[in-house]
Amino acid sequence: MTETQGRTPEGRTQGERKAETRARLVAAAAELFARNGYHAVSTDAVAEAAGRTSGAVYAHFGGKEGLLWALLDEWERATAREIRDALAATDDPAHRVDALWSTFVRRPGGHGDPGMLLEHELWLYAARRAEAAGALAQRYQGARTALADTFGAWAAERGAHLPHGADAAATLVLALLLGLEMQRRVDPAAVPDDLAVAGLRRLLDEPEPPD
Amino acid sequence: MTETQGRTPEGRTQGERKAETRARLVAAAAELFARNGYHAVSTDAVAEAAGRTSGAVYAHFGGKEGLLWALLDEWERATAREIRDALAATDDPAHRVDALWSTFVRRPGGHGDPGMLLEHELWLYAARRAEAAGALAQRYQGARTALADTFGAWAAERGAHLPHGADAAATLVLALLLGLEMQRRVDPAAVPDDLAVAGLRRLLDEPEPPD
DNA sequence: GTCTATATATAGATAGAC
DNA sequence: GTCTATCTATATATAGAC
Repeated sequence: MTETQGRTPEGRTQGERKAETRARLVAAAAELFARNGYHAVSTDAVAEAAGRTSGAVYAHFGGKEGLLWALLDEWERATAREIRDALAATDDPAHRVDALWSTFVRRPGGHGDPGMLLEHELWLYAARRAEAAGALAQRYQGARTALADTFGAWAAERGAHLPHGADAAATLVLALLLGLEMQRRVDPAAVPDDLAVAGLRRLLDEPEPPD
Repeated sequence: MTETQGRTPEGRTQGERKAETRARLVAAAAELFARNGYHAVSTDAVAEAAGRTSGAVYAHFGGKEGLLWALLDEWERATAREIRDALAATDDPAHRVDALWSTFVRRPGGHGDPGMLLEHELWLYAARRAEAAGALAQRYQGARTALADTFGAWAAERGAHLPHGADAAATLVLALLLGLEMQRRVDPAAVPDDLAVAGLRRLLDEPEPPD
């Protein structure tokens, strides 16, 4: 239990090294799975990208599939907060719907926005395995709750209320965001920003700006 | 050029057998790719399901990837007409939006509705290969055009016009349909039918029924 | 936990007979 | 066009040393 026990040659504890290995494997898998697809990426490729060997994947996650589950967990926690934070940063009522759209479209991820591809990768995986569907359902629920909180506040600020409640509005808005992104990805011209924003405003009862 | 030339032992022409082989391979691939995923399905598995051997896949499509392209072509033609026909069959203005939703949700396909999974499979494929994006873009465009025709007619019938034009409405409606289906697949309770219909009506300026 | 080495399975693809 | 047989590459996974 003392600090001198269990140290690696580099002077770090085994616990630190373990945590780092896990984090590196998850990060490598997220990028590779998103970019090339789950099935197209080998365990060796993930391990190599993380500076480890495939044995580490089995030690930490029990196999390739365990890695995908870990990814799902990771993103589940992160996404709801990410959306809420992005929306909380925009107070101007006339442009907050624009902010919602641009935040969603210009997502982080670095290499050509693999985030949305991973999202669909996970969805396909969950749609085919009943055990995974629940985990993804929680993930979507988290996103909807974060959106609903925000939309409820927007409506209250106007002294109004959403037609079918904030949760319902969140479901519809999330759906519109997902579906517009799908079309935009293969045909950007088909989904101009102003059309997307107009659609979102319509679902949210947000007034058109004076322009 | 005579009928006696090129006959198989079963008494059919080689052309007939060729066409049948192609059709069987495409049908088998559609089902297997949708159910298990493109990468998880082997060329041998497709050929076997079609009552042929893997050599036939290479003779007809040049390989596994060619099969996926053929699928894409096939569905591109079929889907636009399918949607248009389903909508044309419903004349009652009060329930046509319900018909739109239920047609979309209760799709054909047989084995647990693999159609939507194939849709996402193709999307992921196209999102990663620029050469395929154009083909998928055409597919979506066809669906949008079919929807826009219908929505334009609905609006004209009311003596009104869609807020941003029929094409824009079709884009938004298609997006909402896709996004609602995504959420519904992993969590059916999160997307009740009446919420979906209410959202669609909102995008289409269709009045709520008297109830 | 991590590594090397390896077992085992199966993938996509091709050659050549029919 | 279709078949059998086969080549080659690579996958997932494990055993055992460190």
